[in-house]
Amino acid sequence: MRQISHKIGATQHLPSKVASFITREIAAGRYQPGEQLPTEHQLAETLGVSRNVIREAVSQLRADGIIHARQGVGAFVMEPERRSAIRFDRETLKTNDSLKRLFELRGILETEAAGLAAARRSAEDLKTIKQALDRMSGEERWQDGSIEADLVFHREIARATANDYIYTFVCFICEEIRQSIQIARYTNPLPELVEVNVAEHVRVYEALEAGDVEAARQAMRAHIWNAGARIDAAPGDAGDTALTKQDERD
Amino acid sequence: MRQISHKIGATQHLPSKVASFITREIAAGRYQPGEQLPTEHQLAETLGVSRNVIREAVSQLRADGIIHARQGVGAFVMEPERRSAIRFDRETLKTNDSLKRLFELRGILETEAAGLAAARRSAEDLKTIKQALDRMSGEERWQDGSIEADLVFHREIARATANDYIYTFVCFICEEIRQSIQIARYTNPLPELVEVNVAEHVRVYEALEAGDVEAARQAMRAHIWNAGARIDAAPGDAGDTALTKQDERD
DNA sequence: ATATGTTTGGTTGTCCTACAACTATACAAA
DNA sequence: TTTGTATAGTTGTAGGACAACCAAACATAT
Repeated sequence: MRQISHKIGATQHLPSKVASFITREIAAGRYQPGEQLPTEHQLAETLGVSRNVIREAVSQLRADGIIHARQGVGAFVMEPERRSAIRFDRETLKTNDSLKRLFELRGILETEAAGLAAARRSAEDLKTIKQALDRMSGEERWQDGSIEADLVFHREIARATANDYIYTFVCFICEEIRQSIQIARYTNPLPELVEVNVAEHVRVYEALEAGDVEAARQAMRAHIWNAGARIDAAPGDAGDTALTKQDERD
Repeated sequence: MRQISHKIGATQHLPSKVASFITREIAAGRYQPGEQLPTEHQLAETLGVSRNVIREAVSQLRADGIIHARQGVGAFVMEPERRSAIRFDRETLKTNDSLKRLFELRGILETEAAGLAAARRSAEDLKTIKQALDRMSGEERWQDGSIEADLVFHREIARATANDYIYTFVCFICEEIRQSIQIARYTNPLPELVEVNVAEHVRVYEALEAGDVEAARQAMRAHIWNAGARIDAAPGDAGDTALTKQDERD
């Protein structure tokens, strides 16, 4: 066994728990933008941890642009629009509704990424993508290896755009997808939910191989749209199916 | 005066400098994925800071998914594809070439965001966007208020998509743009480089008002493409004009 | 010989105290 | 009114101490 599969709700690392707590307090409006946070001593006493733990948490919040600490004065909440990092709260944002919005973003990004990749992909890019495709078809469709190959497939297409920003964003979204898959398998081990559709991937690959920009875009859009549509089948925690009416022209 | 304009190259906060240092060491391949970092004691001694500083830095790197610390064992470098946060190194990634790639991503995202916004925008959304537009036209075109209104305009369109993920991503990119504008004005105070084109914004707004999805997409794409094209006029630091040949069909 | 329990050294996690650097405010003096 | 100064409070950094934990070597029993 390569890995011990870190327990899903591990109870460790105080600083990250504190950081998550303060972040949620801010998100809930408990502290408004511009407002001053309690001092580190007060936070330490209130939460029953040492000041070191508070400092590690505060350090992270500052790095993310969530708060702004001024020596000799205090720490202040920043406007949420001015964050300098993107990070999603894993345990909070994994309802079905939220996942569908994530897939909408994913569709936008990867559709255009596929188009760019069709125009710019090198021979090596194509080979790497093909390898991932082969690994996907080789294994059982809901096996770990197949899911991993699926993610590699999407990432390598993003890499073929020769745009590191696009690659970074797609990698990040893939990582979120991986997390939500892990949660989905944990709560509901039905394999259909994470089944990999090989045929759709083949269609994307053939378009990339042919250098057909428009075909690559359409194949990728259809693929991600289908994957997103399957989310409804899964029993998420929130029952808010309201208003997910999309407009799918183009 | 509302703000003291934080000095651009401030020499403060050791933990963030340490975090940036280690991040760059990893990015440079000095430490490979899976490899173990030096112990916190060694890092503290090597860099000449206390272990507390190291711990704050390590805490941030772990939160970003750059390293993975195991109690009793050590800290290990993770694969760059598995990062759990997006953060760009401000001082490293601000060449003209890099900015053009950022604008390519921005164009993809905001083009589709404008399309979604045209279909979904509420009356209030439209009003907020119009306010930003008015502030833009009211002031001098390279004034601070005009630039700020420009960013608000783009952010509010993203908000009108009713997709918080899209909104978060667009906010993040806007923040990067703001930083690069600040740098650009610092090194080269020519106002033309950050000039705001009101006419293009008006065209986007009118499409949103009319609910014309296709017109909104085209107007936004043209706008961002023009803004990106202006980057070449600015004297970036790196002289790598090599190979910026993009394929701009559509 | 294999399996199991134990020791040992090393690493991260947390706590504590102390002091330096810095700031806003109040107060005193010109 | 302005300017300088003292003061209390806050964040930044340092260093030591111990707890929690782990891997590997070692010892013991079956």
